Amino acid sequence: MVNVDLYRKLYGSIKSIFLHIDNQEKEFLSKFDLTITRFYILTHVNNNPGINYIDLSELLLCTKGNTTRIVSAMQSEGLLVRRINPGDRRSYHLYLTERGEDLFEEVHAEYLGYINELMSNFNEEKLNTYAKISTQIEKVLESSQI
Amino acid sequence: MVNVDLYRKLYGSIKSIFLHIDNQEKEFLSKFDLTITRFYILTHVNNNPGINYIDLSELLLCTKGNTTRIVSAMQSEGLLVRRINPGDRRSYHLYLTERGEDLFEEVHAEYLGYINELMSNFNEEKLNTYAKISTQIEKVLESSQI
DNA sequence: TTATATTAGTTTACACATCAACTAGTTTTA
DNA sequence: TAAAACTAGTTGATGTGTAAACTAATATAA
Repeated sequence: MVNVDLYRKLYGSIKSIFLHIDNQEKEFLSKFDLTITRFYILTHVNNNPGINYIDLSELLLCTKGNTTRIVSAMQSEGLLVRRINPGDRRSYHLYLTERGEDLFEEVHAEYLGYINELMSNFNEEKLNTYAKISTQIEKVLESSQI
Repeated sequence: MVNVDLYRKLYGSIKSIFLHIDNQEKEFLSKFDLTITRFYILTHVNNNPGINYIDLSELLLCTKGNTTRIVSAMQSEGLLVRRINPGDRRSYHLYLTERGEDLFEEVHAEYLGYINELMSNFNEEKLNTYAKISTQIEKVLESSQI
C-alpha cells in the first residue's frame, strides 16, 4: 500500500531530523547545565516578560502541568520569579531574575554562532522550500485534527 | 539574525508536525490499549522475527535501555517471547506470541485505513517533494554530527 | 592460555511528557 | 446575589526517553 510506505518514510525522516536537531541542541546546552526545555523557557520569558503559564505552555508545545513543574524547579534555582496577577488572582506573571537574564544572554550569544554553523551545512533555497511546505503541512494537520 | 529565524521556524514546524502526527497515532492506538512505541515494536518484530534488542532499538530510534524496559513489559503482557541466541549467549531473539500476532493483525488492518485517510488530506506531489528534501536534510545532519 | 577489550543486555537515576482529578479564583446566568 | 460553569495552576500516577555504570559472554592479542 503506497500511502503507508510514503507515510512511514516521512514519519521516519521527520522523527530522525527532529531527534538529530534535538540531540545537537542538548549537547550544546549541556555546557551551560541547561536542558532544551529550560533554555526555551528562558527564551520565551525573556521575549515575553510577564507571560503566564498557559501562554508559555502554548509556546513550548507542552501541557500546563509540565510547565508548572519545570518552572518551579527553575524558580528554586533562582532563574525565574513569578508575581501574582492582581487582575486575576488565579494566574501569575513570570519574569527572569537577574541571574536568569545573565544566563540567557550568555547562552544566547553562543547560540547564535551555533545556529549559524549548523545552518551553513544546508542549501538556503532548499531550506526555504522546506520551511514553506512544512508550514503548509502544519496547517493541514491543525485543521484535520481528530 | 536571519539564520536563527529560519532555524526557529523550521524547528517549530518540524516539532509541531511531529507532535501532531504522534498525537493522532496515539489517539488511534489508544483504542487498542497500545502506545506508539509498543505498536512499532509489534510491527518491527512481526516484520523481522528473531530480531535482537540492538537492531530493534535502531529501528525504533531509541536506546537499548529503553527497549529493554518496554520489551519486558510486553513480555509480561504475553505479546512477545524471547529465546536466547545459542550462537551468542549474550543476545536474544524476539518473536511475537500468537496473541501478539493477533493483536498486530487486528491493529494493522485498521491502521491502513487510518493512514490512507490521513494522507488523503495532502497533495501527493508536495509530499513527495517534502520526503525528498527530508531525506537530504537527514543525510546532512547525520554526516555533520557533532 | 590468560589478560584485555569489546559487546548485548540490564539497571539506576534522572528529565520530561501526558492525562485526569483537584483547588481556588472568576464569570455567567437564573 | 447565589448557584453553576468555567479557568489558571497544581498534583499524582504513569509512560517514555536519556546517559552512564554495571554484568556476563565473546573476541582479540600477548
